[in-house]
Amino acid sequence: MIDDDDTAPAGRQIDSVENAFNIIESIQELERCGVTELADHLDIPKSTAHIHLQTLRNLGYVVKEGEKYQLGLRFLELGGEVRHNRSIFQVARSEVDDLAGSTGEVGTIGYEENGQRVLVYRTEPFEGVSDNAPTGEFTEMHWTAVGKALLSQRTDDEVRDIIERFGLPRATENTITDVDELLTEVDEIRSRGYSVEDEERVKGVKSIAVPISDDANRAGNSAISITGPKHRFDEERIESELLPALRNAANVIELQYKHY
Amino acid sequence: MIDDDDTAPAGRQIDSVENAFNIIESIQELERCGVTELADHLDIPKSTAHIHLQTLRNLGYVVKEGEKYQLGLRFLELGGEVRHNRSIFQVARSEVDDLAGSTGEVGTIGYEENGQRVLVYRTEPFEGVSDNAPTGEFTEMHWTAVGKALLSQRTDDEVRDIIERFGLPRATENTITDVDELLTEVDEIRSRGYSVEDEERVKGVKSIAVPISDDANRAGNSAISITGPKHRFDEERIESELLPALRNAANVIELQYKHY
DNA sequence: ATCTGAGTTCAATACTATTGAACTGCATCG
DNA sequence: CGATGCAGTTCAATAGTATTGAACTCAGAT
Repeated sequence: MIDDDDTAPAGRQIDSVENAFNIIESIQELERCGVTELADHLDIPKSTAHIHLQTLRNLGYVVKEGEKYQLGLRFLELGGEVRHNRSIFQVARSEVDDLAGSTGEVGTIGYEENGQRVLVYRTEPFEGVSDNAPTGEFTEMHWTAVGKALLSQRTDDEVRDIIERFGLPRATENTITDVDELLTEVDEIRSRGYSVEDEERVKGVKSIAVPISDDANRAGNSAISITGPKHRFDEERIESELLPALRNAANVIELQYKHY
Repeated sequence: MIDDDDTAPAGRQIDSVENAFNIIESIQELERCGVTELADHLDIPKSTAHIHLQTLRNLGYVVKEGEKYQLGLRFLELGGEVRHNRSIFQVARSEVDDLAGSTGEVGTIGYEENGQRVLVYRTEPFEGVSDNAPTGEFTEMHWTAVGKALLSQRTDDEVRDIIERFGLPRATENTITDVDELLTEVDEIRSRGYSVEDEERVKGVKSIAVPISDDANRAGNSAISITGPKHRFDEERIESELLPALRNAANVIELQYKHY
């Protein structure tokens, strides 16, 4: 029997808590909003919106700036702590920093959560590269190097499940939108040990990733990557510089898990 | 009439949502936990803990890794978005990056929320400086340069209110723990336009901050700072280099608000 | 002065969050 | 190998409360 606990249980649940999080997400969407605006957005009575806002404000998770409500920075605090407690972040961070420093490209740590890729950490070798993919971002697996590396750690059935849930939306002409094509590629990644994303999500951007394997599964399902402008990522450089550096970093990380 | 809306309203509120956030905070404290562990920690029935965990898991804010529950990275995502939506972050980030680059010290952006100082952004000129104060951290005002700069934007009565709420805990022998002494210092900061923290929270660390003033109050109450080892922060350097650089950055930021 | 729109308060009701107890499954121990 | 204990899960009953529409306040616009 597979102990795959990843499918949500969906049993009985507490509606008011769900409502509260719907409200939180709506405030975030609207950035800043008033009571009526929020109520209209969610199609709920004003009084309901109001009492929820009061509750969240008492708890410090929502703040009122002038006439508008917005989410409080407590979420920033919580997010930082959540990341801090993930062992993969603790272990891999300095390696990825080094990686970025030595290659001069952006280094990232990615993680699988609920069938999507989460960008746990991102480090830039020099300043000025803008908010390309923000830390904490969730996205589909199929169009990022990290995502495909994560899929390669799963069985074909699990990959199919994930595709079923999120589909294969297209972003560029290179995006893989066919299930079988993706499964074939994932299989290749399994045998060669690394994944490449070539303008599959953003034009002009290329990326290479390797999964972090960890027998005890304390790292969860995670991967590290290097990302940069396509023109700097030719085959020659990938083979001779980027891939060895990535593999070395992955090795160091895996060793730390083994000897912990 | 003062439109100071900062005091929490504390009217009627939704208990199950409060319970949910107590559970969230407990999971964070425990890092990872089981149902019984959580129930014991909060002194609630197992069944209550269980249904809340299911709810939060369905919503994607809690994940189950192996046998243990932990907070999901959705909080990381949310935290990043919350910060991204704060105008002070948008406007001040690059200035603080430059500041850190040119002075070679750590630059930060701080914000007042619910009477405490929040570290919204932190940038390091070189690598390797460890997790001194993590992004998103909330702390009392009186023992940080940013906090004191923020207090200087408030009236004495408001400062008293804040002290009343959080007290003046001591961290080092330099920490200001006397109300009147703090009020005097805050007054000095008002007239000279910058604050200094000299080993008042952490031994060996010194810091200077200037408030960001913004007539339309679109920046909220915020401040920027430079922090570093005390031995590099002598009077001479502060006067001739650090303070001018800080003031310049603050000016640029304020101008952007004016001309927006 | 009136009207409009937003925020807030309130009382009634239907609903549901909470709870203890019972059940399951697993691992450990005798 | 059976018994025991422990963690997680399910369930039905009840007390309690989340939700709701309507009423009220207030500020600004007409």
